[in-house]
Amino acid sequence: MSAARPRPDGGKTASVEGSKAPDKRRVILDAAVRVFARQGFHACRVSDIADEAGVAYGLVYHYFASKDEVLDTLFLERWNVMLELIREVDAEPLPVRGKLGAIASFIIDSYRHDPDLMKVIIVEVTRAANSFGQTHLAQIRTAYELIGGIVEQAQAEGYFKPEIEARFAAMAFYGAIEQLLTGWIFDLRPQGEEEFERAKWLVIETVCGGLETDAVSEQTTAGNRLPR
Amino acid sequence: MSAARPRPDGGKTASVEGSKAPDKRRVILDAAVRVFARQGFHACRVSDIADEAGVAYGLVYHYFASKDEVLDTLFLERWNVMLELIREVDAEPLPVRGKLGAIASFIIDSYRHDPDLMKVIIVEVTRAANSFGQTHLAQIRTAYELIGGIVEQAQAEGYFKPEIEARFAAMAFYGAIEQLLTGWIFDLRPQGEEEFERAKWLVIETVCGGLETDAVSEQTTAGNRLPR
DNA sequence: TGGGATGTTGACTGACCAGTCAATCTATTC
DNA sequence: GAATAGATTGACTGGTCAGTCAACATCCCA
Repeated sequence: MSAARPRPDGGKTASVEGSKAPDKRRVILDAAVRVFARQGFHACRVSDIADEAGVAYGLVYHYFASKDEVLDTLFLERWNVMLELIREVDAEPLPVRGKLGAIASFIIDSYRHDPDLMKVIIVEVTRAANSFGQTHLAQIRTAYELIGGIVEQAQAEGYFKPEIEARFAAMAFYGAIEQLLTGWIFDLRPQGEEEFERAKWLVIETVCGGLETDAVSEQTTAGNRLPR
Repeated sequence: MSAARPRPDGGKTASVEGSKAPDKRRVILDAAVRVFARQGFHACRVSDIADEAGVAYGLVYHYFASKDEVLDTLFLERWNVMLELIREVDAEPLPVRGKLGAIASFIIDSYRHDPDLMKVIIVEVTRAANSFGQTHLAQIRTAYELIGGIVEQAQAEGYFKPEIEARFAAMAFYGAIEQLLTGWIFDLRPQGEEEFERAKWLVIETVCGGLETDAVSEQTTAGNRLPR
């Protein structure tokens, strides 16, 4: 039994050690999420973060080397929890749909629990890997590889078609989810508890089962093998 | 017969009017693409654009009201060509796979012809709709709606499953493609002529046919209808 | 040929803001 | 209760850069 699968809220509201230490570092990090989500990383000033955290300007630099490092920390914290979850799910004896479903659920629940954080990660980091170090790329690549591994195994077991490259499938899967969150972030899609649950099912059904009805699928697949 | 479907290169290297006018506006725009792709929108200075274009600093402000407007223009130019293509493709009497395939091909060919421009659009605009006006959101929404319409029609004709919401399917489709380009942009996936062609087929096969083998698909679909 | 319109130049300015630092406060230890 | 280490403060600095503007160039039409 999976004793403690990483939770989508990552234990952010720490309650373990009794609210003894105010832990300013955490306060700053949480404030930064709100500020970045509201104003965007480039548009906000470090003083905005300090104000939002109710802390002196200089303290931000006591805990972090730079404005960038604050964003880096936010991203890495979350991404590592996700990587951990993917590894655990992968190790469990589940059917592919179960594994991919668990990953999709985790990401969607992460959004549900902290939309601001996910907004920041997607809008400011995931795409803008431009300005930031290659560290992020490595993390992102790892996720693709783990998911790719799951797909590969499903292919080996005969559940998934062998002709769709596993790495590519992983990308399509993750891309669909990220686009879904982007839709929520920019209010292009309705949100709400039911929507979130429905979305989990939709993602899996779309990626695994495809959009075509089974009747059509049989016809098409026949004359539609790899070109060349 | 579709006399002149919009081309992925959008006629950038204008040759119609004989190379009479140097058209500094165009020169600036093209230079901006290179600079934005290389350094990122926020990290580059307006003087970098002017230098790259071989033009005086002030001239940028003769043609554009602000640095933002340069990026806006780049995005809108390209996005409108895409919208135009989608509309034309939609009007043609093609099977769904043909329509979606044409759209995927267009986007992938756009990347092939001008990777820098697509990089800028995806990295600086598509996600960062944050900082920019709602104009972009409207454009993006339009694309979703057009693609959604194509899916809807396919559902009405019995080619696509009715239980996967058309708007959602459009999102998953576009998300998969955008993620693919992102993979190329950040060197997470191999590039090259064959890769581009293969990718077109892979996208369509994944989204339409799904990852599952037909045998599995039949089983799963039975006990996997909409929840509730 | 002359004069208005439009294109082109680049030095300059005013605002902005990341990051520094010396001073002050608090907790802990012996 | 003195000494040491770490936490916290916020005024200040140095550099950067978007956008302005006045001057100069070129084109076009009457």
